Amino acid sequence: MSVRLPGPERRDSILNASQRLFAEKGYHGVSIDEIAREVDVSPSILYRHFKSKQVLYNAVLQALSAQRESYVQTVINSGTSFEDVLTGMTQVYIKSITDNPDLLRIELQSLLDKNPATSDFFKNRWKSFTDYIEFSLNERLPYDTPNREITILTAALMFQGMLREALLQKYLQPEDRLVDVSLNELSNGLVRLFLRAVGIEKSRLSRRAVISG
Amino acid sequence: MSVRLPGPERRDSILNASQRLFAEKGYHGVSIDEIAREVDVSPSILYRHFKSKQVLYNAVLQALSAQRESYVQTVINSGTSFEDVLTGMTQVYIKSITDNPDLLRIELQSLLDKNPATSDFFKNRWKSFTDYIEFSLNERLPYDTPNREITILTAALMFQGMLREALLQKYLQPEDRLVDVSLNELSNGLVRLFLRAVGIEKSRLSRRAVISG
DNA sequence: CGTAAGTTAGTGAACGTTCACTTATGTTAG
DNA sequence: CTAACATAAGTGAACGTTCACTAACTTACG
Repeated sequence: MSVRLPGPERRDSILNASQRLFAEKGYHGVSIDEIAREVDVSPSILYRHFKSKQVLYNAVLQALSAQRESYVQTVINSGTSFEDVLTGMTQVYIKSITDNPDLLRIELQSLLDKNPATSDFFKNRWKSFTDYIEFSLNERLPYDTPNREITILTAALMFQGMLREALLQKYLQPEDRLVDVSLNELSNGLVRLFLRAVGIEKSRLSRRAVISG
Repeated sequence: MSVRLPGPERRDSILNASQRLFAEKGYHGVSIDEIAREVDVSPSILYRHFKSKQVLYNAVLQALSAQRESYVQTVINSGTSFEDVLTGMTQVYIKSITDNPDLLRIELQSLLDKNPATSDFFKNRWKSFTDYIEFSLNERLPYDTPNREITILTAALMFQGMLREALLQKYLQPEDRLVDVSLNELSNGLVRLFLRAVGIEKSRLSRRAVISG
């Protein structure tokens, strides 16, 4: 018999193992038996805590969402310049993926999933980012900017895309050409390019972007 | 009994159905029986043409790779300006996804797949893009550009990321905020932003970017 | 002792795959 | 022209395994 744990702890241990396995192989690629083996418990225990495989999967997503906390909101509320907030948000996102690369894989999987509950998970992860960028650019871009509205929309998209791409390369294709570039360099480079794209010069006075750890 | 087809035609009909289903639900999400039902043939027929499910899946990827042709190379060889080639490549990529959105889903799935043969499929789809961008920027950026090497690397990444993101939003999250923006606008907007990011002004003389169809 | 955590031993269905067999078609000899 | 044959296309049932899931029983602990 396996070590006997109080309910909530067992539940957490199941969630942890499930997260790892689902991230690695996707929903259909993982069986209940495999998770149970990983947790070192019999399969029926999983049904004591989650009434079906789908419910377990949803619980994994929900746990990830909750864990995300209000980091982004905190950065925004810190009230510094657009450049600094952008850098801060980028670092928050990078850090969350660095701490838990499973997030990146599950984010992609939820993007491919038709299940609305699942793809909502993906949308919410990015909404505050793009909302902030659109809002800020709307305030900062001169009104006579050509293609103003679409530039704003596109810029938010660009930021989201380039940031995710950088992390994909680093964490999902690690043998690639970016091996020698640190995430710090990458992050700073991306923000620098992005600011130039939208016509904002990064002030030399703002603190350098450095990720702790 | 179903309509009797010559070998190669049956093989193609299997590949077509498989591509659609694999794109929609992923490798583990589709069963041999389901494909057979779609093709209107008994499951064992699939094993006459492909010796296993995995071999069938690989054949789907290979067919997609071949179909891609040398569009990109053609655009590059047309020998116009960097801006025009970039616009051309963007349109080629957008068109390939527009013609066959399955490509986008399978590209993402192959990114998540640990199988090396599969993830190579993904890499090759983008290599000529990023190679061209890195090569061109290396020729065009002044040697005293600050952070020169990393800017070049990051820029190529940025282009790839923002382009894929645009298509993800359009095809995988169609109810989103980009519904009112045409792919043409999106594409032009992205290229415009990208050129500004790397410090290249799009010449007003170059032909407008328009996707036919 | 009661309850909650865990096990054992299953269920039927679906999985990928194979097998022995049947049917259609194209070629060729009488 | 057709009967005979070879070959290729297709069938359907069954294989062993794994799937998600359940019921009945046992054990540990406050």
